[in-house]
Amino acid sequence: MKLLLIHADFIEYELKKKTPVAEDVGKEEEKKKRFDEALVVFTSVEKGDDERTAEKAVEDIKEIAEKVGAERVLVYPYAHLSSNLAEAKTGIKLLKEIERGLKDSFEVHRAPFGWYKAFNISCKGHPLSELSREIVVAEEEKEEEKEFTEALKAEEKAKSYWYILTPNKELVEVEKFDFKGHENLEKFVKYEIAKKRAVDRIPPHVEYMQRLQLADYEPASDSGHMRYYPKGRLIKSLLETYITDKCVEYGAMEVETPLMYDRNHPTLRKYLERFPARQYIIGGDKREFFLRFAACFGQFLIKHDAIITYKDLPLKMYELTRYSFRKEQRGELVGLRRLRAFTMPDMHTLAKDMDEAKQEFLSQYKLSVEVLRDIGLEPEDYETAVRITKDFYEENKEFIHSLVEVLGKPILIEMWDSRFFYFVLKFEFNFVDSLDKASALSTVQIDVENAERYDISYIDVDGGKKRPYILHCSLSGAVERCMYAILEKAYMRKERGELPSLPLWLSPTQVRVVPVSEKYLEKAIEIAEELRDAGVRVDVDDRDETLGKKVRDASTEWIPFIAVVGEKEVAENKITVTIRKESTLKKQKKEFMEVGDLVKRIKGECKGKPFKQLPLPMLLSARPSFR
RNA sequence: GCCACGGUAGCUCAGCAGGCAGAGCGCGUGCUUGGUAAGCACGAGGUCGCGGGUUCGAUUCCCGCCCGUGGCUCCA
Repeated sequence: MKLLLIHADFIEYELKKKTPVAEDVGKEEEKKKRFDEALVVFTSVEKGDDERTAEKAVEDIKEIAEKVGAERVLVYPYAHLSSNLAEAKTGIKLLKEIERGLKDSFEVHRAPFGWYKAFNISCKGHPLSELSREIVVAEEEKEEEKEFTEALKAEEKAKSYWYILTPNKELVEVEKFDFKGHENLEKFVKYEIAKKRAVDRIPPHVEYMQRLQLADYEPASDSGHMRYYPKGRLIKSLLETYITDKCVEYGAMEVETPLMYDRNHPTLRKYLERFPARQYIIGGDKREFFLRFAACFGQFLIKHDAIITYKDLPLKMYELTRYSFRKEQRGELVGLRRLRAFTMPDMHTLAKDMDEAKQEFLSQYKLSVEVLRDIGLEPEDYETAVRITKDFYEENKEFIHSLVEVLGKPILIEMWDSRFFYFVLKFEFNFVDSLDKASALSTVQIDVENAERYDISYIDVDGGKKRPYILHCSLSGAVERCMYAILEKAYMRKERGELPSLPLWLSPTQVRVVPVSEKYLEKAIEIAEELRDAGVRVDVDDRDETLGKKVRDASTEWIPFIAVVGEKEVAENKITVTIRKESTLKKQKKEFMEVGDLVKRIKGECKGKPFKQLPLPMLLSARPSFR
C-alpha cells in the first residue's frame, strides 16, 4: 500500500465521470465537496495488501496527523501511486477499514472510489506537510501468523502422557519407572520431558569432524550448511550408497523429485500450513517457491498421478534427499547434529489397510535396527520412543506391546489424547550423545491424512477406488546425523580408555603403508599398489619423518591398519601390521603377516558394505591439508 | 529469534590498565635414513572476525553487524 500525505489548508474535489469499478454515491450534493484544514491521504491499495496492511496504515496516519496537528483526515483513493494495484473490491474494503480505524481519533471523510475527479488542493508547505509512505507488512509476520495458528491451536489442545513400556509388556507411568540399569533411557527421558541441560563445551564430534578433516562450517553460506572435505565426502557417500542399496533391496523404487515447489500450490499449501516451521523461500519469475524439507511432496505427487492397483501394494518409493532444507532457528544448529540442509533417506510405503500398514511398520522397524548396526550403532547406543494417539493405542494394544520384543529393552511411550499431526503412530530411535543430548535417527510413521490430501488412491479387487495408508520411513535418519553419532560414539569410547575409531568400511584410509626409511619406499609403494588393486583403501607415508612420527600421525588419524615395511619385511616378503582395534594407547597389537592375509581380513570385515576408492593421492607428500 | 560467552599466523592458544604482534604445532629449506604415538637447525607466514566511534595513536575502550559455542525456545 502506498500513501501520499498532504497537510492542506483546504481541498476541494468534484466527481466527473464513473469508471467501471465506481462506488455508488448517494445524493447529488456528495459529488462536490470541500474540506478545510485537513490531512489528505492519497492512497493506492496494492496486490497482497490485507487487513493487517490497513491496520498498519492507520497507525502511520494517526502518528503523522498528531505530529502535524490535524484534526480532519480525508482518505482519498489515488491509483497513480502504484503500478501493482489490488482489485477494486479489496481496494474499497481496505479504504473503508482505514476510515473506520481512524474514526475514534479524528473527523474522517473518504472520497468515493472509482471516479474521475477534479481536485484543488492547497498544501501548507511546512516541512512535514508532504510525506509519502509505503506500508508493507513483513512477509513472514503475515504468513507465519496464519500458518502457525492451525498447528499450534491443535498442539495446545493436545496433551501428552508419558509412559515406559517394559520388556514384560507393562505400561508404567514414567514417574513410577525404576531406571536402574537403564541409565541411557533415563537420560533420554529427561531430555525429552525436562529438556534441560547445562553444558559448556564444544561438542566432541565437532572437534573430530574438523580435526579429521571430514567436514567444516562454511561461513560463506547460510548457517547450518556444511562443506565436506574428501574424507568426509567419502564417508557420507558410502553411507548414502549403503542406505540406498538397503532400500532398493527392501523393494523400494528409487526416484528423484524437485528441490523446490510452488508455495501456493493448493495441495502443498495446506500441508505447509500444518507445520509451523520456517521455510526457505525462493523467488521465481512469476511464482514463489519453497525448498522442500523432505521428499514427501515429490513422491506424493507422483503417486497421485500414478495408476495403482491392489496388486502393486505395498508400494514402496524412495529418494535420498540431497538436500532437505529446514530453516531451523540459529540457536538450534550444532555441528553435524542439527543442520539447515541435510541428506535423508525418505521412503514412503502405500499400504492397502491398517493390517498391512502395521506389518510394514514392524518390518521397517526391524530393518532400521539392522541399518544402524551396520553403520556402527548398536541397540545399547540408542533409545526407542513411540508416539501414539490414545485411540490408536487402545485399538492396537497387542501390536504396540509386541514392539518391545524386537530390542528387548524398555521403550518410552508418548501418548496424545488427540491427533494433531498427520500420523497415528510413530517410532524413533534416539541416539544419546556424550553430553547427554538426544537426537532422532531412524523413524517410521503411519500417516492417515495425506492420501486424502494428495488424492492418492488404488483400485481394489472389486474395481473400486480406495485410500491407502502411507508410511513415512527414514531408515537411518539424516546421514549427517549418523556421522555425528558415529563420531560421538568414538569419543565416548575414548573416554572409557579405548582407542577411538570408525567402522572399517567407513575408514577413509584402511591401511597406511609406512616404510622404515627412504630405502624401503619403493617396496612400500609396491605393497600399497597390491592392496589397492585388491580393493582396499591404502596410502603411503613417504614423508621424510621418523618411523615413530609416522606411526603417531597414522594413529591420530584413527587408521585401522598400519603396515610397516623395513629390512625384515623385504627379506621375508611380509608386512608388520599394527591393528588398532586390538591395541590400546599403551600397548599396540602387532602382527607379522602376508599382504594377502590382510586383504582377506579387511574384505571379510567389510562384507556386504559398499566400497569406494580413496579420493586422495596415495602418497601423503602429495596431499594438501585442508585446515 | 532472545540471553550469555567467545573470534589474535593454516591449527591450538598467550598477550595488550591504549604506543613496533608472540609461543607451540603445522608449512618451506637443509641436516638426518630411522624399527612402532612428536629427531635437529634455519626460514616464511598477520586486515588481531567486519564496519563505525572515542583518541595524537585502537588488536586493546565504546556501538553495530557477521560467525561459532552454550542456555531458552524449537525439532514435520
